[in-house]
Amino acid sequence: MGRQPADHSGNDGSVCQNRPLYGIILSVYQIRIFCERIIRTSGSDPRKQDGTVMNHDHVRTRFAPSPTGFMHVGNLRTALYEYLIARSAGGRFILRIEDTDQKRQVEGALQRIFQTLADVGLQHDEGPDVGGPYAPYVQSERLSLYPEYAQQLIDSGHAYRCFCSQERLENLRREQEASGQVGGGYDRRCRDLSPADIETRLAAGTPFVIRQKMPLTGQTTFTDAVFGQITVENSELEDQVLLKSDGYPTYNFANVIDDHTMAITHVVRGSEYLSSTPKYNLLYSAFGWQPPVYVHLPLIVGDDGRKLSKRHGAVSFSDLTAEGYLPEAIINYIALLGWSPPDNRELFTLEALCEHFSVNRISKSPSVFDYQKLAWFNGEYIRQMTPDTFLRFSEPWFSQVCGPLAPEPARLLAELLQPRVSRLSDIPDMIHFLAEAAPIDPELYVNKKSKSTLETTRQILPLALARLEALEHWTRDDLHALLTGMAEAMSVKNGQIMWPVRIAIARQAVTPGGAIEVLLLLGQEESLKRIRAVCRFLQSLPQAE
RNA sequence: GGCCCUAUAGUCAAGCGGUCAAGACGCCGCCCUCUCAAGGCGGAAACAGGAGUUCGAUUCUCCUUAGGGUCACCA
Repeated sequence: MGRQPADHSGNDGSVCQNRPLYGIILSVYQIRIFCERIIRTSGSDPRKQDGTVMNHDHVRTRFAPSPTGFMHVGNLRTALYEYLIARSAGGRFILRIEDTDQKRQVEGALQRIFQTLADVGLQHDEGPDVGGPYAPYVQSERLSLYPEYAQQLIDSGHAYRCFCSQERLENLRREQEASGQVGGGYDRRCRDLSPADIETRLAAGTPFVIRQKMPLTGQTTFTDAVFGQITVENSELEDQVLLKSDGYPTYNFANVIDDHTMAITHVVRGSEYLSSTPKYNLLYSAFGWQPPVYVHLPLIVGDDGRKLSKRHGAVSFSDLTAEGYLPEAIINYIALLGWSPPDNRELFTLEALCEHFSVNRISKSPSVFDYQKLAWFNGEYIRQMTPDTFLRFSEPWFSQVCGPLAPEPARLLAELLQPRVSRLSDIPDMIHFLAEAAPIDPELYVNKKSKSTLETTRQILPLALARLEALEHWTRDDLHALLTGMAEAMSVKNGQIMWPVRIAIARQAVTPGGAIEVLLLLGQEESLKRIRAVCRFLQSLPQAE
């Protein structure tokens, strides 16, 4: 038990000398890798009866995004589950940046990743910004590692140099397509080159990649923590590229090396990796390493059943927050996309998730991202806020319509909005009428439930106007007394008074708050102005019989 | 197309041989009510199809069908 420091690299900084190609990209790293000895239960099923993951003391998961400047909710959910698996087992959550594709670098992407994780509260224990015992945590800074391991594989007969040009590969693919077969894969021409052949090409400086030598027969089986046992024929496996001609590792290779050297115990990722996992396992066994526990997650799809992408709407964390969704709501919602608790609970803080999460309740079937349900969660979180908190969150949204408000009206507005808002971004539309009076629409004064008609309005509104003009204190209580007093005096329902007044000042059927609230928000001057305009308008109308 | 995976209401989902097949979102209705919300109550709505195993299949097995994923010097 416990940690056993072990020098895994054997790297004395001289690796590059015999291989000029790598010399360019290598700086001298003295890497000492401490590897935890991972003790596993003997059974092939990594799940325990109670659904907890094993190795409570040593669980290490990693989130390994590539810096594309875009945090897809699918990735975010993966990060979340990785975090939860680690935390619920008292383990560690690591952030690693996978930037081996030089063509896809995006400026500021790293910051975006840090910020997003911070916003949602997924705090990592090790990573490029916080360091850790397995540094560096950025693949482009670990470049010296990969050729070393690739060479090891060549030496042991599990990999080979492939000198085929990209052109030849393209032609090959085109021919395969022409003959009707899709995805025929590399034809393994360089798999059995003679040593002399290889020497000649190396001497000539022919660029090469290093490919994994897949077994031609037999089958490979692995057990996934959610999908169970999966077996594929080795003949289906392509001799995939491990090291590109520029000396960079492919994702597939770097992943295995990094996960192992960083002592990652649980590899959590989307199910799109399911079919390439056997290749990973073959790599592990080629090195003689213990493969990690695999936890493949069902896909998050759009309402058309395909992988969620931009054409489905807002799919990145920043898109979602820009639309007024709260980080807590997003986390809560995506936690439930593909996982469910044993009871019917739906509202979970991150902390609660840590407590209740278990990998054996992760489902296998893909789930549709439902914006309506997200909005419901968002509304729940909004309603849970204290009035002050909600005021702070909503103020920027309503002041963009109303301008800066005095404390009292701002508090009132927030109070009215809080139970009615599901996304903060809905606020401007809801209160636009406060800033600008819409044209008068006589039809709006007709409402059956309030027993309001054009005729009653024509009678009542001028009366109400007169009284409101005379009102000394424009307060909730006085307005209420005035309006309900009128109804009582006239022996009509409150609605028959309230309706025309509210419509006259709001000019729309639906408003947050009733007549009194809208009167308060608008203030005496503006309210009277709008009512007068309506009275004038009604008088200009031809009298009904 | 090969390989892999998946299949309970529109959506998320519980179920792990015997249930009137939960719950939530959404939808509809009622209550509350000065509109709309919020809140309360109620309603409609599902085991893809076919064989087999079994006294008994939503549940186990097989086939079919339908969806999805994957087949790069991308991650």
